Amino acid sequence: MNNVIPSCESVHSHSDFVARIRHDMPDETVLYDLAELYKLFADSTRIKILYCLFEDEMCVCDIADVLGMTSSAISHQLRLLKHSKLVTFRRDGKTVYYSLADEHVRTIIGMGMEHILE
Amino acid sequence: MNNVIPSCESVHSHSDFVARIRHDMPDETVLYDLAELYKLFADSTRIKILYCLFEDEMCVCDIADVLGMTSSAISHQLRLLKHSKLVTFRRDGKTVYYSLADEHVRTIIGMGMEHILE
DNA sequence: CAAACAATTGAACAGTTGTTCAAATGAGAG
DNA sequence: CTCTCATTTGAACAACTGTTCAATTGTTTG
Repeated sequence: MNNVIPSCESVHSHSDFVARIRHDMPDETVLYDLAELYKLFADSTRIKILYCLFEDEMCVCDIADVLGMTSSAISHQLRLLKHSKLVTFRRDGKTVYYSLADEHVRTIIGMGMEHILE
Repeated sequence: MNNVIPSCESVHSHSDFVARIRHDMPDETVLYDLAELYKLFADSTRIKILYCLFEDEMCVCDIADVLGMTSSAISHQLRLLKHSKLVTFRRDGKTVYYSLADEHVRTIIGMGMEHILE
């Protein structure tokens, strides 16, 4: 399980340090989930959709209209956001209104925005 | 530029609302950069690398050793993190030590971690 | 100089992702 | 029921991404 790579460890004798870092690392599953979360923010279409929902709930075709894209493309992305509980929806007749699931999304995007504008 | 899609707008007359949302949307370039930033956190290998650097500066082969991957794979990822100013490095003889460029990275990952563990 | 080693680089490959297109579903109106 | 329209879905496709492999660069040591 260790020593997959014949590294500088043998020369530098960093093995204790390496073992400690490896021990302190969060579980593989947690790190995977964390990456999955960031993936959702790693596409500008999805960020635009979330920005729309910052202001108010919106139906799919209005979002599509704002972004200049097809309802199909938006619906596919909303499906991902819905699946990971970042947005919720309510149906009113033929139209489906989407909104932010909680305020956490706003904070995370605000955080990133703050970083790139510094 | 508008009306790419014959949407529900014509029926619902949401055009004013749509126009306002579109106006309030940040610039395309900003949203693109924001997505690019999140892309860096959207891979568990890169997150693991950053976690290593949370504790201390580390050389490439020790990071590779901790993650059980090749130095080449790690170096490719460090190149991306370096390019976007998330990590810096110093050379000491043959080995190159990488470290976090600033504390912002820690905050962003902490934020995401907080979200998935709630 | 040559040998050894840490790190980097480029090409190639498989795996993933976002959009499009066509078809299907769900709901109101005639 | 049929028609219309908002939305969803699945398949297909191109574009992108992460790892591997081989070759190269940079540095120290003999």
